[in-house]
Amino acid sequence: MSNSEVQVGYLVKQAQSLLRLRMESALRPHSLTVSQYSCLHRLRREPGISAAGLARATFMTRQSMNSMLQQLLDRGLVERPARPDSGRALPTALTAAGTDLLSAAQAEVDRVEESMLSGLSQSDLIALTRGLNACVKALEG
Amino acid sequence: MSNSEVQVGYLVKQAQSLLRLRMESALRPHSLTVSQYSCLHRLRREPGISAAGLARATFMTRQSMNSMLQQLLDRGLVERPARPDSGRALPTALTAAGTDLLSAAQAEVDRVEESMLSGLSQSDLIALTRGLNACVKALEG
DNA sequence: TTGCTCATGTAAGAATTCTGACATAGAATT
DNA sequence: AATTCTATGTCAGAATTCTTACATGAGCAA
Repeated sequence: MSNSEVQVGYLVKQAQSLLRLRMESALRPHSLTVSQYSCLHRLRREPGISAAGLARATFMTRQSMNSMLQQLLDRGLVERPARPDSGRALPTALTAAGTDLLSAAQAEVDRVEESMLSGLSQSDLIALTRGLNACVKALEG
Repeated sequence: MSNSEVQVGYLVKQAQSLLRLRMESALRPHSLTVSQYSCLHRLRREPGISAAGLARATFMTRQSMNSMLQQLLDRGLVERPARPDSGRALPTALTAAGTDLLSAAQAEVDRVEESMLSGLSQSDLIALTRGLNACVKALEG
């Protein structure tokens, strides 16, 4: 209760920064950055997504995403066709190695998120989720 | 209500990203980045703070903060003594120009935060703040 | 005093991400 | 059919931030 004047925007930034720090620690043994993990995570959820779509889902530019995808390609964690079957979008997907690495990494990341929420009751968690969703919706509009 | 499986960590990141985007738009006319704004904001709250302390408060490294402070010094928005009076820390403070610019910028940033919270009731806001504080506390521990 | 630890400032370089720009493919419009 | 619009991929370069490393000043303990 150091100071109740703290603004919500600052709290969001603080929580996100700390969460990122903990995730980095958890992911370092797997040689993954948070951005790379987010990318792999999204790829499992939405196989065949384009780099531009991936960028939107992970809050980066498509230029940054493409340079990151190149690294993941080099490591054999993801795969893309050489040429698009239609349009310009190159559908990207996880390889078997990527799927395995993601599973191992997610186990640890999930523990980080669990610990973050450890002080919250069921109803607290619902209220937090509702509040954040309302913020997102308002900022999008 | 697209998907209730979304994790809280992702929501935090999404909210923070969108908030940053809106803040960037609001600050661009003032030629300030979000990081610079955060720095000025903290300086008003804690005049005489060191660059390292400023870095901690704004979630950056002290190296990044020092290079940012150099820009703000060049623009005459902040001031630091040439030599420390004691120890190594150089106490930093806002100039009159920095105070004025901050006031003008904050008016617009406050509107962004207001709009973010526009869909929340009083009790929703309290619950959101409580939830975020609990997350921060758990991640710090 | 001496040595140890910690915090701060700083320098050099790498890595990441972004901005601006351009080409291309499909969709939409006229 | 021709044009315009939108989305995607890509290139080049800049800007930001981080990593690693080192020097210095203060506090503390032996």
